[in-house]
Amino acid sequence: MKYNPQKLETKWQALWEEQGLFKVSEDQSKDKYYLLEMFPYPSGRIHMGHVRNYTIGDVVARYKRMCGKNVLHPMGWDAFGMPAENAAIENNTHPAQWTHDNIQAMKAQFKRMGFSYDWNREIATCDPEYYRWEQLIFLKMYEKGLAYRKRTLVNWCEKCQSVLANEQVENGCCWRHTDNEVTIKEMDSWFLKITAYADEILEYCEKLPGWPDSVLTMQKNWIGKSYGAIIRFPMVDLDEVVEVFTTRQDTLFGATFLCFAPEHPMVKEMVKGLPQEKEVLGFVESTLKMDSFVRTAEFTNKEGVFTGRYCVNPVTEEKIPIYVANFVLYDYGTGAIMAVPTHDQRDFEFARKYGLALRVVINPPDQELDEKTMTEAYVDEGVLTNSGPFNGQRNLEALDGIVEYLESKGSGHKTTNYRLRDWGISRQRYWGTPIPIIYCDKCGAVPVPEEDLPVILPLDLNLKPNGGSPLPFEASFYETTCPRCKGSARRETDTMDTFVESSWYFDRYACPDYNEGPLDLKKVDYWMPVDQYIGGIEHAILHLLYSRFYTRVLKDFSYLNVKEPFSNLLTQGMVCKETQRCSTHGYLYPNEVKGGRCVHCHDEITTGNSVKMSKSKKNVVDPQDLIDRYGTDTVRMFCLFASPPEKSLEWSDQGAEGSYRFLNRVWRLVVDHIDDIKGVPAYRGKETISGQLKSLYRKTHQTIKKATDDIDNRFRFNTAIAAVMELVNEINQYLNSEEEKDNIAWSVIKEAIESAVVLLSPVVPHISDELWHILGYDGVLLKRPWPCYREEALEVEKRLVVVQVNGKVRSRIEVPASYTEKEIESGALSDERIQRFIGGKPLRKVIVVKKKLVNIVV
RNA sequence: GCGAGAGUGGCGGAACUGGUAGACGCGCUGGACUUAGGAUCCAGUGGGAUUUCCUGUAGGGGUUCGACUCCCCUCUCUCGCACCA
Repeated sequence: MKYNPQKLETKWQALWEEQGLFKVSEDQSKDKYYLLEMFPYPSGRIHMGHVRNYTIGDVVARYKRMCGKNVLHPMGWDAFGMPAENAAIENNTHPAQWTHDNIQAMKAQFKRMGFSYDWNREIATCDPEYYRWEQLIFLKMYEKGLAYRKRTLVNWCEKCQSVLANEQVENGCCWRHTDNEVTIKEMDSWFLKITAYADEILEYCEKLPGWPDSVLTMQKNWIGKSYGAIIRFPMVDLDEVVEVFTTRQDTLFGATFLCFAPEHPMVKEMVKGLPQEKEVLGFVESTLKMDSFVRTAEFTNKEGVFTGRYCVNPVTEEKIPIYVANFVLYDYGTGAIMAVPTHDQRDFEFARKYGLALRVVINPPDQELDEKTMTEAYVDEGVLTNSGPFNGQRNLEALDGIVEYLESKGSGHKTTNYRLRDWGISRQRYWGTPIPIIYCDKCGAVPVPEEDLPVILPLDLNLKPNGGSPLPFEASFYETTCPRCKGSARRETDTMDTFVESSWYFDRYACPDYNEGPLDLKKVDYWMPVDQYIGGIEHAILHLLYSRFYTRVLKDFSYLNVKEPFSNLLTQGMVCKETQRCSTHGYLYPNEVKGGRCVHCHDEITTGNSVKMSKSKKNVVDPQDLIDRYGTDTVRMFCLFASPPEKSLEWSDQGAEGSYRFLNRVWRLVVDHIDDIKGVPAYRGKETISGQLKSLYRKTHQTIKKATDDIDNRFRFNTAIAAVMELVNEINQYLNSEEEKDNIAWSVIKEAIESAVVLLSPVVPHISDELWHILGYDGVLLKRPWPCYREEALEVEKRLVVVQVNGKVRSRIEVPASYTEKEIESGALSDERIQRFIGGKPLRKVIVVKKKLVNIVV
């Protein structure tokens, strides 16, 4: 009987489906184990990057089920953003049809991979029912002031008809259209007030022991809480007050000018009609074209321009000039800073460049600074000087006193500031939940009444060739009447960021058919929080932070009873591959490249760095080729064996052959010896055994112990698989040995083989179930309990102890396991080789490590 | 630039709290079987000397009886940086 993966995989997939194996069980007598995996991409192309991610989730789900946990293992849906629209345009199919087809294709592919996905619980985020509840939640947030509308400035590419993130702007141009200059556009956008929850989210970072520290650190830094003060600087000749945020109010007496961010709306107002107006506006325009992180980088020249206006330092009552500067960020603090050139390096460079005043207000403990001769800012601690009533105090101790002084004068107050900004959710895309707001000339922004929800996307419409949203051009969609005054009105044509949808899909999975509200509290209470969440490390900040925020909002609305969505988090590393690019056709799929040339135009391609596999960069590998060649079990096993999950992996299919060979070896192990092992019971530790047979018995139980530990505690599938490989090697070695095999021997072999099959079953479910069947058992392994090791099987009689002299390994001695440290020490000292290395020199120290190692220092 | 990770043979990786560096697999070399190819099996495989010695975990320094592991500096790569999702 030969191993025929394709045939047996088809057979078992059908059997599993027939038995309803992956239907969610809500038998509450079992421990729950709610497992999710992030974001399958229904873009018609599942690549190796995804396969690895889903396989990790699937193996954990199968393992937990065998351990008696109640598993819910659905998968989220990625958004149907630009790629969906582009593909719809390319294929000339309607997005809805296209999405439907791709979901079907993806399901088929998941089934082929043997994933225990719960098919009854699919939720596509384009589902009108999902829209209904998401819109309801949005309106509730609007009512409570957690959703609001604000005018913002954004990078806009005419050719894409869309907004660009800072990193998508290269040299002032769009990354897709490198010839197209990005323009700055004013836009009304909707925001969710994540900052209202910043403190809670930050505080709970300490209460998530099941999360990786790296992710929590990134989130804490992202929130970036700092304490400081808002200080009010009245303007000269204008009835305005400039507010600045600072964490260094101790240096206020040295503030000799103010700087505004170029984006700041007050800039335009204050220069109106002044001789400086033209120069200032020109500077603002050219600065905004730069990337914000290039603009604010240390190596970038600090540049600015005088606005012609002055304001008053509230403590010194001096008139100080106002500048616009490139290094000031509009999004942080108030968008304007007070500049203290003597104690901030950026301000120092700026002041020297434009000949502005400096005043030392902090002296180091042992010297007095002179602003005329300083060559750099003094940024360390010291004693205040030139600071009126605060002279002589240590600067850090004066922080609170200065704020109180400002408060008493009405010139400022204490505050905390966050780096975190509110979450802008408006998108000018077709595919996303419509924002349920109607604009009326008389009544303003009016929420869509609850009974009119959901607002759904029109299906019959003309797509835009450039990929922009068609909604603003579809009168049938935007023309409506005002719910209040019944006059004619216009619907919001922006849709929500698809991160909104992915912020609560895991809750909805617990009750996908519930139609009396967003969530069925009873069911959600049972399943939430998610015990084990698995997703790529790229989501460490945005998705995982948004989900935590949304969970808190839902709890405050009493849709939920948990504060945190995910108890345990595994962030797996990216699967990377080099990119290939042609100057005319952009990024290319691997099959669009032949012999280093583009198949469309035969131009030479350029090869980029190895980066994460993604649709947009086209550096993807189709798993189907490997599946056709070796079967899915081999593919599953190979991508788990290649590296530990949290590490990123440079993709290469060299070595897939090895996994296939191993599965063949296991297959032959069972099939070739089935007659001998079928007649005997598996060994249970009763009969006395010795020698090689005993060590095989020990190896079996060591393997169970190691594989269980690797999967359960560490998700180390690669070492778990390696352990089973070692066991298989030892079984084969024993079978090839001269030793005579009686019934007891065969029963020990049987136990070893059966253990290997069961331990492998989460990783390679098809072949394992088939072998289990050949071994004479009915049913599937998923319904059997995970094996336990027997403690007494692990006992050893002899131990190998390493002997070092001065930290270098010089000998190995075998000692009885019962030896004490003293006995091991004298054993080591009497070893012939060790005597030679000691060479009669006096012993300085002897270190004995419990049953493992002796280090002799001479 | 900022934040978070990572760097170990020809390759993927192992070494769990400091204690035999290179488990397991790929590749390679030699052998067995075979008309031949494939498959399979056996042996070897960090580098250098060539007899049990020296050297080696990105580079440099430190702590320690002992460092891939801890500390400091440098380099390289990956992820994220808020409208790709």
